[in-house]
Parts: sequence; structure tokens; C-alpha cells
Amino acid sequence: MGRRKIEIEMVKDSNSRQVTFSKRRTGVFKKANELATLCGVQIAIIVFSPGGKPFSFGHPNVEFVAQRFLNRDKKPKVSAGSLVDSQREARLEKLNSQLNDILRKLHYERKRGELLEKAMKLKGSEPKLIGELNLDELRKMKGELEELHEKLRGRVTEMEASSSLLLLSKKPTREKHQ
Amino acid sequence: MGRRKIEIEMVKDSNSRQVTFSKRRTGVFKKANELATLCGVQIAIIVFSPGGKPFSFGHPNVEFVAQRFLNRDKKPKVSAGSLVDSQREARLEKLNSQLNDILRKLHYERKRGELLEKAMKLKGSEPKLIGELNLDELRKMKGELEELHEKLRGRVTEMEASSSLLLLSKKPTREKHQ
DNA sequence: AACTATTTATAAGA
DNA sequence: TTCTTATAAATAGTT
Repeated sequence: MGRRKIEIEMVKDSNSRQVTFSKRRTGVFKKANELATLCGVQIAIIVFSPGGKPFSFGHPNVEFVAQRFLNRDKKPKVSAGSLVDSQREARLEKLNSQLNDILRKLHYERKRGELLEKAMKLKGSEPKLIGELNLDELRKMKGELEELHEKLRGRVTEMEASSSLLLLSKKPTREKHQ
Repeated sequence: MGRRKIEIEMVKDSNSRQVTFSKRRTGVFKKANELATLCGVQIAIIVFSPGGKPFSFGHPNVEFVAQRFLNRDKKPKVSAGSLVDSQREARLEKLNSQLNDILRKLHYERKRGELLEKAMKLKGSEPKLIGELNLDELRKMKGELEELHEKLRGRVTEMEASSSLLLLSKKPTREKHQ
């Protein structure tokens, strides 16, 4: 986005990397702040510099957002007893349920993959199918591949959101950074 | 950044606000991903939409970054709570670990399925493409597929490593009753 | 979801 | 680190 286009891959020179980090961290935090303000939403960011120093940004603050994230599907408990105990039980139940659900989906996807592969082989076995792909098709395919890869991270994140919560919920904290 | 400059203040119209949120959330996550890749650093973002739905992004994943952040000034604990507590922690961690593992596999399978499907469509779509083999183009395509696969594989490995580190670094901790 | 006119972010350079 | 500036990228308003 500057004098030249750069590839999004690890900057090799250590000094340049630190410079890039500083500039872009500022950029990301600024964008996050704008998002929070424009849309009236809560957001939290935690990032470690190449040197391992933690930076964070939160609107209204990291703790608050993290707590909301944690508590998003908890039911208010009134009883005395051990709140922690019941929360743990709930977490376990939820994890178990998620696990089973995911396992079913995994099984389904594997089957589907197998079937598709077989179908592919059938098609591919015809010598004639190895054909001249025109440039348009190739470009399209390339674009789709890139798009897929782009989407990958988001998907992973979505699916992991729930489990990450459980880990987060284990400790209260403090923060102050940036 | 568009047709007009806007003030950074809450967007009044609810629908526009949701649209702005979607666009900018994508932008922030993309920037975060670029930062992580360019600088080889860890970052995590949690944000709630105007409708209250949670979104998150993490490199390598939210829980890992969060743990690193939360543990950054913790001292090793010697004593612990009851046996029951630690048993529960163990169960919880094991489940979490399993869940993450399965999620990775599921994600991989889904991606694979999508790719196969796309390849199928390409092959099946244009009969007249079936002709002479253009080696250059085929090689290019093969290369891209391999690259994608490599990236997927790297991602999985990375996450597995993080997962292990996470488990190693964790200490059973007591939650505070609030 | 797509499309562009503009505004922003930022890579290099100082 | 901070500033400058040429260019790449993000996105506001529109379709």
C-alpha cells in the first residue's frame, strides 16, 4: 500500500519487520477503534510484537469484551453452593455435545470427500479429459483457490470461537497496554 | 474511504450500521491477518456485531493468544485445589484438545471437499475444452493446488503445535467466586 | 453482492 | 522514530 506492492509473507529483515509491525499495529488499532465507534460495538485486540511485547486495544476495554465473550451463553445462577462447579459441569456438557456434533459432521465430510474423489477418478481416467484449458478457466480456478484460502482463516476462527471461550474463562485478569 | 469522507461517529441508520459493520469487520480481520503473517506475530480479536453476535479472529487462534496474554506475568503455582477440581480440569482440557483436533480435521475435509467439487465443475463444464494438453497450464494449476495444500498442511501443523504448547503452559487454576 | 469514486493506509525513502 | 509521498488498498455510496 505504499510505494510498492508487497507479498503478504514474513518480512525477512528483522528491522524492517519491527517497523512494519509498528506501522501496521497502529493501523489495525485505528481501524478497530473506527469500527467500534461507527457501529457502537465492543471489540478487543491482543497482539504480541516480534520481540514478544504484548499490546492490546479494547473498546471499552479488553476485560469487558472478553467477559462478555465468556458469558455469552451462560445462564444467570442464583443458588449459593458452588457456582464454579456448575459452570464447569455446564462447560463439560457443552464440550461433549459439541464434540459429538462435530464428529458426525467430520464423518459426513469424509464420506463426501471419498465419493467426490471417486467421481473425479472416473472422469479423469479418460485421456481426452486432459485437455487444453483456456486461460479464462485457469484464471477462474486460480481466483477460486485464492478465495478459498482467504476464507480459510475466518472459518477456522468461527469454529474455534466456542472452545477458546472455555479456556479464557479460567482466569480473571488485569490489563493495561498500548 | 469511499465516495465520501465520513465522520467517525455512530452510524445512525440501523441497516447502514450493520452493513458498515460487516464491511469493516472483514477489513480489520484482513489487516490483522496481514500483520500476523508479515511480522510472524500472534494476534487475537473478539468483536460483537450490533446485533450482539460474537466474531473472532486469531493467529494462530484466539485461545492461544489469550492464554499467552493472561499468563504473561503469572508465577508458577505449587499447591492446588481439591482432587475433584484437578480431575475436572483434566477432563476439560482433554475435551478441549479433542475438540480442537477434530475441528481441524473437519475443516480440512470441508476444504478438500470444496476443492474437489470445484475441480469437478471445471472438468464437467466445458466439453469443448477437452482437447490437446497444454503442459504449461496444467503444471501451473498443479502447482497452485499443491501450494494450497501446503498452506493447509502448514496451518494444521501450526495449530497442533500451539495446542501442545498451550496444554504444557497451563496450570490448574482456581476461579474466583464473584 | 458488485461496482467505482474517493479516501486511507502504508512501503520506501529521508 | 517521525515525516513525506507515491501507490496500493479499503470502503461509502450506489446499483
